[in-house]
Amino acid sequence: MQSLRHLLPSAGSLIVFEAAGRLASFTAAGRELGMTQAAVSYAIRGLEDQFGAKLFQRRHRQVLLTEAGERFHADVTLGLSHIRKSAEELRARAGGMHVTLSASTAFASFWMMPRLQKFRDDLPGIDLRIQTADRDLDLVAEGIPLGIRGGDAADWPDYELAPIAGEDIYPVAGPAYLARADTPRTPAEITLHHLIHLDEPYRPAATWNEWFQSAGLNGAVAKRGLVINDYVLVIQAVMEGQGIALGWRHLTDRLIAAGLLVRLSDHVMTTGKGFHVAWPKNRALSDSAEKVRDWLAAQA
Amino acid sequence: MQSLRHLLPSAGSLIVFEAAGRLASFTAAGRELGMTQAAVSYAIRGLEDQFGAKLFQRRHRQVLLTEAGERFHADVTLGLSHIRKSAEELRARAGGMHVTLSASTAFASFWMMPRLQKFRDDLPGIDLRIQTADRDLDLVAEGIPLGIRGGDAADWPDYELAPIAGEDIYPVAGPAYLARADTPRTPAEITLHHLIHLDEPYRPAATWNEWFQSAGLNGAVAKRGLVINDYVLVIQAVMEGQGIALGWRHLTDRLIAAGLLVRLSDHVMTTGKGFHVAWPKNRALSDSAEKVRDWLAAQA
DNA sequence: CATTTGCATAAGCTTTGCTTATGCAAAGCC
DNA sequence: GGCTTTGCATAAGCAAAGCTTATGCAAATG
Repeated sequence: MQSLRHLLPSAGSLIVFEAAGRLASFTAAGRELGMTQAAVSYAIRGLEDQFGAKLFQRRHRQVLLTEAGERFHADVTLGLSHIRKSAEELRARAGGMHVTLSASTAFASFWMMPRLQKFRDDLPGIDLRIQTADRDLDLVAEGIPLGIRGGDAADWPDYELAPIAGEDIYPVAGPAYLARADTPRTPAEITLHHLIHLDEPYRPAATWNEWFQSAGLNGAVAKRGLVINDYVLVIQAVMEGQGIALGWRHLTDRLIAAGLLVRLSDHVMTTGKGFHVAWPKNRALSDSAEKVRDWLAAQA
Repeated sequence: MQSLRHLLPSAGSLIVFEAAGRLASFTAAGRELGMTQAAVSYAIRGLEDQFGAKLFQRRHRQVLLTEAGERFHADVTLGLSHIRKSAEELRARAGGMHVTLSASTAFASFWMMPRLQKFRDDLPGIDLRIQTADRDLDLVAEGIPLGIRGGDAADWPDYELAPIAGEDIYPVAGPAYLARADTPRTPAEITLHHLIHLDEPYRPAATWNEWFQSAGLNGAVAKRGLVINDYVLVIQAVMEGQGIALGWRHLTDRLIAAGLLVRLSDHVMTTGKGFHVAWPKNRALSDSAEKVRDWLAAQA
C-alpha cells in the first residue's frame, strides 16, 4: 500500500485538479483558487506526468476531462468533499478559544473598545479578534463566525440576527466648535452651521437631508461641507471642532457622557432598523462563538 | 463554500495528520512518510494553528488524538482512502502508453535490446521504460507493473508468472580467447582454462562448480579467476578474451549466432527453473501493461 | 486575415517545507 | 533520587517547490 505522499506530485494538486475538472477551465480554476492559469497548468501537468495519463483533453477555450480523468475526478471530488465538510465543522466547532468578529472600524472603536475590559472580565480565556473592513464581509466565504450588521432581517436573509442596538441618530458637535459658534437649538438652526458628511461607499448610512426631513424640515437642503468616508474620522473631525455631524447613539453615547461630544437637538431620527450580531444560517457555531454572540446581545 | 486550499495550511498536512493519528506517534509517521519527526511536528502544528484546535494530546512516548482530532481523523481517513484507491487504479490502468518493466541489466542488454525493434513494430505507441536494478524490486512498493524474474512459482508467491525462457547454461568464450588457447572440448578440459565468475550480491546465479557437477565432474573445483558482479561486464570480459564464462542461453544465443561468442561444450546445465515476466497478484494491470506482458510471453 | 481566448512553457523569485541540532519533560530503571 | 531513554517542540538555515510574469502558439470566430 503506497502512501499518497509518494503517489502524488503534491497533495495540493488534487485541489487544483478538482476545480479544473469542475470548471472545465484552467483559467477559471485559477481564479477560484487565487492562482494564475500557469500555476494550474503546471499542477495538472505534474499529475499527468506522475500518472502517465492524460487527465484532460485540451480544447479551444476549454478543457475536458478524459475518461480516465472523469473516473479520477469523481473519486477525488468525493474524497475532498468529505474532508472539506469535516474541516469546516472542525473550524466552526473547535475554533476553540479564538473567535473572529467582523465589524466596521466605527463599531470596533466606539462600541467594542469601551467594552473590551468588561468582555475580558465576563469571558476570560476567549481571544476575540476583530476584523474590520469597509464593507460587510461574506462570513461564509471568509470563514468568520460572527459579524455586526446594520439593517434588519429583510436585509440579511442568509443570516441569523440578534439585536445589539437600535438606530437612533442625532447631531453632535465638539466643545471646541461650540466655543466658537452659537449653540444651535433647533434643526432649522443647525442647517446654518458647518456640517460634516459621512459618505461610505459600501454601507448605506443616513444622510443629513434624511435627518432634516425626519425633523420636519421638508424643504431643507443640507449645505455641502467636509465629506469623509470613514465614521471614525468623522468623529475625530467633530472633536477637532470642524463642524457638526450626525451621531449614532450606540456609537456616541459614551463620548457624550464623557463630555467629548455634545448632543445638539432633542430630535432623534429613529429608523426602525438597528445593529445586530449576525451569523450564517445553517452553520454550526463553536461554543466560544456562541458565548461571544450571547455576550454581545446581552449588552443591548 | 470555502476552498480547501484556503482552509488548510497545506494539503500535504492531511496526509501527515492521517499517518500520525493512525500510528499515534510523530516519529513513526515521519518514518512511514520518509520525513523527520520535526517536519511532522511542524505540519501538525500548522493544522492546529489554522483550526485553532488541539488535534493531539502530547503524552510521553506517544501522542493521542483529542476528541476533535478523532472526528477529523475519521473523515480524513475516509476521504484520503477514496483518493488513494482511485490514484492507484489510475496509475495501474491509465499508466496509459507508458509501461515500466523492471529487469536486470543483463536482460535489458542481451534479451530486450535485440528485440526492441520488433517490440516497436508489434506494439507501436507503447513507450516501454526498462528500469534496471541490481536486485529484484518490490513491484507493488515501487508502483511498477511488470518485472522479469528468475526462478519458479515457489520463489514468487506474491506474483503471477508467465514464462519467457528456460534456464539453460553452457560455457562461452570469445573468439579472441580461442585464437590464443586450445579450444576445450570437454568439461574436464574447461577446468584448465581461465574462468570468469559471476558473483551477484542479490540474485542467486549458478556457479562454475555447480555447472561442473551437472557435467559429472564431481570432484572438480573451479579455479578462482576474474570475479565480476554484473553479468553485462562478464560478457564484455569474455568478448575481450579474458576467459571463459557461463552463458545463459536466452542471453547469449544471439551473440553466438552473430559469432561474437562461441559455445564450448555440448553439455547444458538445465536447472528446471526459468525466466518469467511477473506481475503482482490482485493488482489491475493497465491495458498497455497487459499487452507488454503478452508480447514478452510470446517471445518464448 | 485579424482578433480573441486560453493553455504551455521559459525564466526567475518568494515562500514553503523541510533538515539538522538542540532543549525540555515525562517515564522508567537502578 | 539520579541517570538514562524517548519523543515532541523549536531555532536557524537551506533547497526546491510553487508559484509569478511574460511570451508563444493554436483554435475558433467574425
